[in-house]
Amino acid sequence: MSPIDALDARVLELFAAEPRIGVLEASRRLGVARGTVQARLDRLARTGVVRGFGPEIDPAALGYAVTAFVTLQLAQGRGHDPVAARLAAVPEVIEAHTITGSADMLCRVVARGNRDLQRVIDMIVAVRGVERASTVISLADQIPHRTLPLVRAAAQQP
Amino acid sequence: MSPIDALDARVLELFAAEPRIGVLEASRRLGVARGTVQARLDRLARTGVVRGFGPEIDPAALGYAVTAFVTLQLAQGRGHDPVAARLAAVPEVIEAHTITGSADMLCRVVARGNRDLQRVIDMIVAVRGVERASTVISLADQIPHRTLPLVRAAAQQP
DNA sequence: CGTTGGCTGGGCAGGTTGTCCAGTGTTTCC
DNA sequence: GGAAACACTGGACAACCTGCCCAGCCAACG
Repeated sequence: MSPIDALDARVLELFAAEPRIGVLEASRRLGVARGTVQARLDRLARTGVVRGFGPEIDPAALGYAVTAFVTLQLAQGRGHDPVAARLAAVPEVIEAHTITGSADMLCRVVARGNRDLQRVIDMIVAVRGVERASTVISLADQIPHRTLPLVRAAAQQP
Repeated sequence: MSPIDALDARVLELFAAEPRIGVLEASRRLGVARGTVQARLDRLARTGVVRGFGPEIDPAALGYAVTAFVTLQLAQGRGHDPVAARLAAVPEVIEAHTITGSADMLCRVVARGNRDLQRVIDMIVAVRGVERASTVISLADQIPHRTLPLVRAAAQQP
């Protein structure tokens, strides 16, 4: 069976839409007892489905208008972790994965503009263990990061 | 000057670390008046720096253990938006960008496993306007999505 | 058939929120 | 130089919510 049910999905949906409402108001809107909402939230947090309720920050609003994806080829035989650790020192590197395929890592980076992006890329290629970098710029965020459809899908699983 | 200052950064950092503390406790920890924290949060929300406080959902905990990046080549002359709209109908497509370079779009997708990933990719290539898809799988999330370093950097700007 | 687990509806004390206010220091602009 | 605008402080208030507890009920499970 799925790790969540329909009520979990409704709870998550509601809190995604209006995070500030609080448990009591949520229970009213969902037509269940307050304790139930509280119990569901506790469980969702305990099982790791919801990682937290931290503020979602928009890099663009901070002045980082450009998003780019950088694929890296690394020097062989030295492992990925040390490179990742050094990449983590660059604030503009917002995310990094090791990947399959001909490249070794995929990073998401932001910059204040295209000129600034050059600076960020220079910092990345200067990292020891990085052999080459190939960059594509995001022109439009056609589907902004979302997880609600997943929640709905998971809730309908047997 | 930067859109945020050092106090904004401290507020964001605190709420990122402990989202449940509330305005009053935050003001105590930061050593400022409650109204100040409230005003800062209001402004950060108004200017779009903080998009919201929604629950952060972990697809892995929902059973979607595999993350992959799919680059798409689209049929020419029909635009990106209709394709994006149809991709949005696939719950497993968590994010999509139009990009520079030889491909046209980059999608982040999740799946329950490698076999399930095949199903998701089939759904994507079945989308009208998608000519080819090339997939790389994320082996490890070396740097999980983060924005705090950016906040700190932005706060130090003149 | 008894047990377990989840939901309901309720009650309680304590803390927090939203919203005022006056006072003060700083910056900006005539 | 002075006035206005702005942000922060410290304090107050009522209303509300949270965390926590409880008893009772129901369904599923062994």
